[in-house]
Amino acid sequence: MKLNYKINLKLTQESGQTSQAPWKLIGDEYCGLSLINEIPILLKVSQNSLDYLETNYETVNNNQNINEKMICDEIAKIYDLNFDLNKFYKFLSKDEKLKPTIKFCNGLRLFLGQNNFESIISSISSANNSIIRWTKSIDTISSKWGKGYDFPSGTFYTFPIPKILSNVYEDEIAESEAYNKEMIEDCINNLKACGLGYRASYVKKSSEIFASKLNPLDIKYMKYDEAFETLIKIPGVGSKVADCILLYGYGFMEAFPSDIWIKRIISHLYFDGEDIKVEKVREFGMEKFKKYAGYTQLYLFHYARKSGLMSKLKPKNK
DNA sequence: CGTCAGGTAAAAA
DNA sequence: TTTTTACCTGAC
Repeated sequence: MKLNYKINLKLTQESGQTSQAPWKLIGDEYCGLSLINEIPILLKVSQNSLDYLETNYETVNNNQNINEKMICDEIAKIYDLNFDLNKFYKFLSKDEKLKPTIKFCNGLRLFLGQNNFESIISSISSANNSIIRWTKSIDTISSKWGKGYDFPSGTFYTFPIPKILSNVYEDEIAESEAYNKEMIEDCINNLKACGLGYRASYVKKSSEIFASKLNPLDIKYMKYDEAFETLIKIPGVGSKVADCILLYGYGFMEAFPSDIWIKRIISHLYFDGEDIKVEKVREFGMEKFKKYAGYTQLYLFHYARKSGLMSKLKPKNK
């Protein structure tokens, strides 16, 4: 099937958005598991031209209760295909500081998480961490405690639901005590063994909250402010992680995730290099870019990476 | 071997 | 209230 939308798939996949790990690349197709009406589907996407996507899919045991429209709708949702890029580029063009981002990020779109709980845990895991490490942790969690489905292209796993994850031991000590194991090295069925480091306790505690008193779906129906205030009460979630969850996990376009890099970029572009607080950067971005705040953050970050601005702004030998 | 990675929470000022 | 500091871990 062909989807006629402007997008750069590779750029979008590899842009390191924190709501989910990039899909598995098999040949020239990015493959990701999705549940459509509870039916497990392996979505396969590739592209030869920036003007359209080529999509295909696989089912378990040749399930027939799925049609092409459902697949296209799902792909459109995940890659935010109905967002009007040309209109956004007009917006960027009006600001001389933002204009250069277009040619570096042409076709870059949001890669929206399909599973809210996964987006939350992914973003928590990404804090003060490298992309390669948090994505590996998330993949490990899925393969250990998620549900596996066998497709012709291989086995893919869902991300475990809060109740399951909340019952996983935090580290090898908790696990060894529970099972009275002699060899502590044998304890690999715990969160810390997934390479989460000190974030393991955040994942454990937040899973317990989402397993008991807060449904991840509730966040979706809140206004931005309420959703933000709710999220920052979760262990391991500060303002940056909360905004990543809201933007990349739920599609709150007005969020402006502000981290050290966005701070450096905004400071360089709009405040003459002055050392401004991250909180102020966040307010500035939301106020100035409004409904385009999220996309602008995404574009600024990639522009900085690709244009060499990032290495220029990086403080040397401290 | 130190340093660093798209921060957060807890301690200290 | 605002500013430091410790923190898992594996790649470089």
